[in-house]
Amino acid sequence: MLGAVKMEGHEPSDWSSYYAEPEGYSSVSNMNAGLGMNGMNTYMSMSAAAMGSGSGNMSTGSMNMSSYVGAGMSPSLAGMSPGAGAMAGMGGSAGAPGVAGMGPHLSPSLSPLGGQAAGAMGGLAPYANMNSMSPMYGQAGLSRADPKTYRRSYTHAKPPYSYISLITMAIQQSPNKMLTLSWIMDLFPFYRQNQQRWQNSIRHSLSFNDCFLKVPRPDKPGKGSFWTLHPRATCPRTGCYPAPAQKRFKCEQLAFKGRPRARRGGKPRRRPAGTQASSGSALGKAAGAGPSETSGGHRVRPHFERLPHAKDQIQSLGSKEDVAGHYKRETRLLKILLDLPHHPGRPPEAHLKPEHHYAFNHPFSINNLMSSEQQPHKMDLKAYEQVMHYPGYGSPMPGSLAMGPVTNKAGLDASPLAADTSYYQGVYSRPIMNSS
DNA sequence: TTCTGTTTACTTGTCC
DNA sequence: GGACAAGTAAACAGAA
Repeated sequence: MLGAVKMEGHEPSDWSSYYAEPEGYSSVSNMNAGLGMNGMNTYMSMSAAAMGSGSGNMSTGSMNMSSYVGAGMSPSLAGMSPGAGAMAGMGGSAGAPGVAGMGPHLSPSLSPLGGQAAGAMGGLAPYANMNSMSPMYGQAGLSRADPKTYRRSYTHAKPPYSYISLITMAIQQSPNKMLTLSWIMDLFPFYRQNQQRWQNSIRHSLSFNDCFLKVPRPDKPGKGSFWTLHPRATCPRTGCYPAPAQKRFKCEQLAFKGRPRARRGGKPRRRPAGTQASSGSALGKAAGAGPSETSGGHRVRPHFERLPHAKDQIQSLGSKEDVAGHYKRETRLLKILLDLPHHPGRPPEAHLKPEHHYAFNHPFSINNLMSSEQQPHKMDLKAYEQVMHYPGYGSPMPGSLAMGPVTNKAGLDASPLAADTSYYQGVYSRPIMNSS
């Protein structure tokens, strides 16, 4: 569905408009396509500015408003009374004005399913048109415009991000800031190859990294849980994921020392002869995070579900290193590729200035990496309905958090952050994607 | 049986 | 070269 919407909005003839610009980096709307982790916020900010004030920076052409609407922004707005708040909360600055301002521009022609789907997709939907700028899922072909340039489709090239970053981006770009595993996996066309391998890696990353929290789904317990970001796993100043130049996020209080655990699984100690371990990270890795418990390079993380009393020892999460761990080289990459609107050192309004445009349509921008073919069959509308009627969902009440505990990382409910329900009001108030 | 989540083992690349 | 992060493989458990 969305794919169709997207393609409708970008017939081949439309492509020239994107590639007409020398580097495709000149319009303000391009900036919105940036990989900014506050992309939605940025987008909404821009929308508000464009439509509310009629800023000269944002002509209709530069905004490509019809494409945005066609890609599903409209339905996502139409069905998002709670979501508006969520969107406002995503970055803190835009939200409602943008929504209100966009109202008159909404397309009435979308089918109900489209509305549902796009609503469920929420934050991803606005980027769909960007995805369409590269040959879909990587036909691995070259750009129509110039085969010699970087515009070659990189959708099947391995993204220069770590799994943590990719997952983080996917979650952050989602309307409720949480996604099921399968959705995360669907977002990146590259990983449609070698599925077994990288799915395992994704699972490993989700389980292993403290910055990801598992949220049980009430509608289908036992099915794939939602994964969200630890609210503290952000740059405390910018609210961006990943936090620039921060150490790896970990809940230090959760790090038990020396407590034996029952073996649940794990690879046997000996690898069969002749097999070769896979290659390691392609990305630069961090400069020394402090000493940590490691096992084969991995920090040993306690299995809290088996240590219920561990909760008692958790008074607070993340004291001084309560930020996502993303590292020097990767951070440099992200700084280039992301258009972090509120990046430290950049005035908050800087993203409104046209010179900040380097993120547009970069081959490895999240918009090109992420699939917009969100596979409507994945949209479990029943689940959507159920969830929307679930007492915990759709409710702006702080009690919405009670829908289910965050079971991972010793439960976020043990955190003082649990009191900060504003984070969850958005999280729990939006449609849900099915996990399978 | 399949999916999901957790854990361990191991390799590789990067940084200090 | 050591420490560390990331990526991968694989075993295992639980639920549907």
